[in-house]
Amino acid sequence: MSLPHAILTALLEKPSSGLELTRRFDRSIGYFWSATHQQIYRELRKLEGEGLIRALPSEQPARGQKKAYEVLAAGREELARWTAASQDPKPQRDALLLRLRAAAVVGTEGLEDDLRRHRELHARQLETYREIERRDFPPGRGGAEDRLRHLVLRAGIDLETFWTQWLDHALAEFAELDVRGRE
Amino acid sequence: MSLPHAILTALLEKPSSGLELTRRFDRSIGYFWSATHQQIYRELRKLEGEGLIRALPSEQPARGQKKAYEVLAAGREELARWTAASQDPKPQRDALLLRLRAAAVVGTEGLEDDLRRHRELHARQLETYREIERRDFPPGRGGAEDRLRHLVLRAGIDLETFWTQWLDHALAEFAELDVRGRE
DNA sequence: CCACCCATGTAAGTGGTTACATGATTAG
DNA sequence: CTAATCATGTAACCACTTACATGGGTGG
Repeated sequence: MSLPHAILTALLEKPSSGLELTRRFDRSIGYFWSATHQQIYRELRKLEGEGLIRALPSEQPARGQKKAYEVLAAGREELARWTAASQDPKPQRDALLLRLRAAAVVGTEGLEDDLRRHRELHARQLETYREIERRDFPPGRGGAEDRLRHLVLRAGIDLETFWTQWLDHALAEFAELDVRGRE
Repeated sequence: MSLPHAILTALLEKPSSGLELTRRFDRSIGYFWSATHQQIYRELRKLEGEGLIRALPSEQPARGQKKAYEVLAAGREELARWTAASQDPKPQRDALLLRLRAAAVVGTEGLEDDLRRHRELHARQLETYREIERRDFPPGRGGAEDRLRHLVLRAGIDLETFWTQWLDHALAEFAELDVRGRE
């Protein structure tokens, strides 16, 4: 039950239409809560029905016409309530770790290439995050909002750093297993 | 599409009944691919229907009677195929990071307690992983299977280490924001 | 006027969660 | 005999994914 709250956050940062939201999810919020345009449109209608957001009155609401939304007071309250509410962490699900465990039983044949590919994907994401950090969070520190957003970005940077390092470690292990295997 | 493969892996490690699998998911495989007993029973029947596993012939198949399964050759092949197949990483979804970003807009009121709670949960999980490491992977290194399984465990240890450290960092930041706020 | 992109939407299917049901076995 | 627990199962629901549809505007 987090997508509506992701959308409320994005709309509070800046009122937007569905497609604008979709793009911002691709670049920013989506780094830790991804969503497709189908999900976003559905949820926007639901939030409007619940009275948490409203369409900006400006224009004609025809199909194919841009429709921007803003958050109402009830929406801001709901977001504050959700943010403060105690929530248990979701159980983990990571397919790559599962595949490695499977490989311990059925063999590592073919896995190494994909590990290498994942390493590159994580390295690229890490570089993206670092660019955002250079651009948006220069050394002289800003206000409370900036510091919180920087904290979130640091989590992304540290997570991608972890994955690239761990995958390097895994690939080194694979190389050694190969050598032993050929002996 | 990973739950069937998680089950195949677990059954190859040791043929088991549904409930035994459920318990093992709670302790081990579930650390990176969680599943409830309902999911597991449903999937076991599906895998049996597809001819990837079979019920061990021993006993009467009545309701309330234990029924153990083992993996057939076709199941092992399917697992090997899946393990080697290239797969894209799933888009991230982390509610805690989302809440922090929301807090940058609606305020941090009430969040700190839950951050502290999460920190303790991650610290506890880290301790659990470390105990497993001491018990199952003593310094003198074992064969290829053990090294792969150890690699997976290391990912768990490093991830929980990251989270505890990041949450410490976040809590320190909160403490500082509080001081500034009161000035 | 045609191809392409913008913007919003529908529909079907999958995987996971939550709540509940039921028979068998065991401890007190 | 009863309550608790073991073991398996059903059903409803919800979030997300994937594939497709449709109207409006714009450039060649």
